[in-house]
Amino acid sequence: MNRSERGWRRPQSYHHGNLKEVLLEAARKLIEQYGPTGFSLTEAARLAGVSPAAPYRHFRDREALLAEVARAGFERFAARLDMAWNNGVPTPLTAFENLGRAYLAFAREEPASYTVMFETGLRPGTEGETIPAAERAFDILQKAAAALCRQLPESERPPVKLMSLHLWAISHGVATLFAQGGLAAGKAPLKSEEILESAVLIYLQGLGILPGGNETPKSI
Amino acid sequence: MNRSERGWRRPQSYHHGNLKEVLLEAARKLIEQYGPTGFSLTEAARLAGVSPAAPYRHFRDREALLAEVARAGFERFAARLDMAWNNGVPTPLTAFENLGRAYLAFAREEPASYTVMFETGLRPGTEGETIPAAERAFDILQKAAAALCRQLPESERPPVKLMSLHLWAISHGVATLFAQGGLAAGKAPLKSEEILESAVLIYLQGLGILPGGNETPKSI
DNA sequence: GGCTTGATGTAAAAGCCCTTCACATGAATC
DNA sequence: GATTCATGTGAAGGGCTTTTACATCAAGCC
Repeated sequence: MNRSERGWRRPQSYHHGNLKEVLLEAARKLIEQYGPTGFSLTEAARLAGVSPAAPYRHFRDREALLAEVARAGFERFAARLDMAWNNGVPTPLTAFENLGRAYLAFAREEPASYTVMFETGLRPGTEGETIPAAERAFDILQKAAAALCRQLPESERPPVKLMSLHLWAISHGVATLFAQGGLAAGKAPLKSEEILESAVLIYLQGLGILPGGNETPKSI
Repeated sequence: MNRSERGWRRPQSYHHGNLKEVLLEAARKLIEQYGPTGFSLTEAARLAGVSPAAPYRHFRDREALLAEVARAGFERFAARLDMAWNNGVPTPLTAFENLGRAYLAFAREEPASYTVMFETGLRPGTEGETIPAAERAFDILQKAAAALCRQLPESERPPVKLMSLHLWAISHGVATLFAQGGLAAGKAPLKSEEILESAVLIYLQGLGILPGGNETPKSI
């Protein structure tokens, strides 16, 4: 039974007790507000109420903290995609739509995480690293693509891996350009969800997974 | 007739004469090497052989220099896309393929420019600004989309604007994920050009602009 | 030519940030 | 109760950004 489990407020304790998590949260908040360039270790420490040197007990340097923001972000990202996909229930197609919406929702609700996760320029020298949660996230996409493919006769199925890359690229493109405060966020006449959904619709028609490959979709 | 027009090497002149351009070039080089975060005004000045204060005669601050890198980048980007599209000659389809390749080529050859142009987090507070060259670049895409649409009977044509957004998102997604040193640059089994081309192929089949909407493309 | 003027570069300094090092604190263990 | 180890502090070095007063030079004007 530790102290915070009852209402007991620790008065100015020397040791913070939860600094690592608090720093990560502060980092996300600061990045969201000032951009990844504006984020400063010192200010994160200030928000957490500790000295500028304290973060170095938990992260090798500023970049390591950013990398951890990315890693934790991928963790939540994968969990969220998994939840949305829900093993293809009730149908692969509706589950897949949920997946797309979950992707955009994450990018919009955690712009700081998404930015640090995918903007390569921010964490140079991270090229070789492989983040397990990121692999898991992609695997979910791949499982979804495979499930959709199974609706086609075996001879007509596209390579699942390539199909996943396509869908990932579309989702990522829409997320960065239209869902976050991107270049064209205001310029587009539609919500990013509608853009993604219509693009995927057309793409799946092109594969023959959805009917109507030769007509304009009426609903756009 | 100024001095540099003959082979005359200005020895240690007090005034640089071409500082603005040299600083922009240095910035691109540094960003390419160390990422946008690693770029420092002071070091760009060092590369140009001037004092750390000199850049402030040409740019309001560090961010303004980055904004100019982006603006000039869009300028070259638009020029390059325009050249590749070549007014739809010889055929809209082949011209469109050239357009896609030009898009990826730019992202790969000028990664620093592309990053600063599209990574929103790097220049916060730039949301409202409208960059003419960026509009021109998008217009080219839109013209290309319109030309492709014209191959369809009028009643089956999709909304051109939406179609352009789709194509932009796909291109941008592929460029950032697979063409630059992105997350999955090594993971993908194919070159980014092949990924983009196959995705667009399927997408156009979905619209009925290309035949084969209900079969697996054999060539992938 | 000599003077003025404006553009462009310098030097110095203030302020912030990152990072390290020696030291302080306190919770847990023996 | 003493020790130990993780965690936080304070101070300091070095780099970056930005400002300010001053230096240099090209161009125009008499």
